[in-house]
Amino acid sequence: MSEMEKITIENIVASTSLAEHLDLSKIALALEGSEYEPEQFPGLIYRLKEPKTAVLIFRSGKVNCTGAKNLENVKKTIDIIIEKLKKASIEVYDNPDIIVHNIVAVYDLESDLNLTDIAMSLGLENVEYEPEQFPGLVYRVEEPKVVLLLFGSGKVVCTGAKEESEIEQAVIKVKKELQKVGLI
Amino acid sequence: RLRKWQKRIKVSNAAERNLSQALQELERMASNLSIPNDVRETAAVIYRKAVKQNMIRGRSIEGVVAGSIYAACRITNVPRTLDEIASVTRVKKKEIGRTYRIMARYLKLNILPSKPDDYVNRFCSKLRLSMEARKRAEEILKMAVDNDLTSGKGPTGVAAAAIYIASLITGERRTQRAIAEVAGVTEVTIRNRYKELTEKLNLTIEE
DNA sequence: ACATTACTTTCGAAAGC
DNA sequence: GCTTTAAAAAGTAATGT
Repeated sequence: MSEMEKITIENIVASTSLAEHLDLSKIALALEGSEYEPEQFPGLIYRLKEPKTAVLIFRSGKVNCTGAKNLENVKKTIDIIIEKLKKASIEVYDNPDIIVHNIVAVYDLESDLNLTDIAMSLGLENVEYEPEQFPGLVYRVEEPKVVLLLFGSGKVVCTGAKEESEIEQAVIKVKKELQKVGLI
Repeated sequence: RLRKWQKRIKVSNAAERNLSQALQELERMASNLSIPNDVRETAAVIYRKAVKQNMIRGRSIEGVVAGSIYAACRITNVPRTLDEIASVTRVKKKEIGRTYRIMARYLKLNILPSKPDDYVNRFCSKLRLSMEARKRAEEILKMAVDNDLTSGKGPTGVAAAAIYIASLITGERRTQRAIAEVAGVTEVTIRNRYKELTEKLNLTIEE
């Protein structure tokens, strides 16, 4: 848990199921400010101000939640949606299981990085560094299976994790690999 | 049995047709970019590898050809910018970059990241700058790399700023606008890189 | 010359084209 | 593959004053 405190979770993507079927046109009227344009996208979009999240509701009853920075806010967001739908006389499940699919976090190695040297040390096969296209070096870690974006400032973005522990594992892993080749 | 033969012949014909079409496209693009023959051959080899690995599925022949040329230029250390490649195709720069990255990984091309000085000769030629200026620009870039001033920065922007400084030093001054045009970056970027290079490397424009 | 907004990259789920 | 959502990193681009 030593590095955990230095990891900042920026976004969580999760999903759940609220019913077998949902009438999105009816929900569009019940949720003020929601966007529903089936021609453009099959899901209904609804944004909450507190917590600041965005929800996608589908006619299959499946619901996605994005933007939350912790699990409590994911739960809070889903509960708020459930309450609003109930008030609009729309039947939905009460305590649906919530599945986390992706967690985006930032970590700071607190050391400037020479991305060209890192690309060669980690192996051009495992890494992608195209400064003409993007300033970050893309490192696909196989275990845990996440993707890290390394920047010249030493900041690291981790995405693809389903659990917070995976972020910590990945961060410790790169840190050790970089220390081993003396690039940190 | 006869059907099977017909099918094989058809597939073979289709494959041959696509290959010759692709190689014609490759020649057309390469000509418009004044790319030398050895680089065109490298690009053709890369394209054939992509075909063998079934990489054209879900992608356009034009996009893969563009990616092959971009990769070949990188391999021979005379990179063209994605904007330059995109200027001779209908394929968008974003798609060419995406295709190139997928090819680099899947075909294990192991291409090193492009460096600012890979662009110096080409940019300086277009600007009709002297050998002295090119030499100066390369010296500045070596200092920049040695001092870790290039991580994450666009190679063309750093090269453009170094060339701008070199042109001032040798008294062959080129405007930021002219350099920005050949390098495919904005004047703002040249100014930002110029500031960083002159400040952190303590460069003076006298001499 | 500045500032602000916007776009580049990574990830995942959803339903449908 | 694409469409839509959110979010960070840092660089570059496009607009705006």
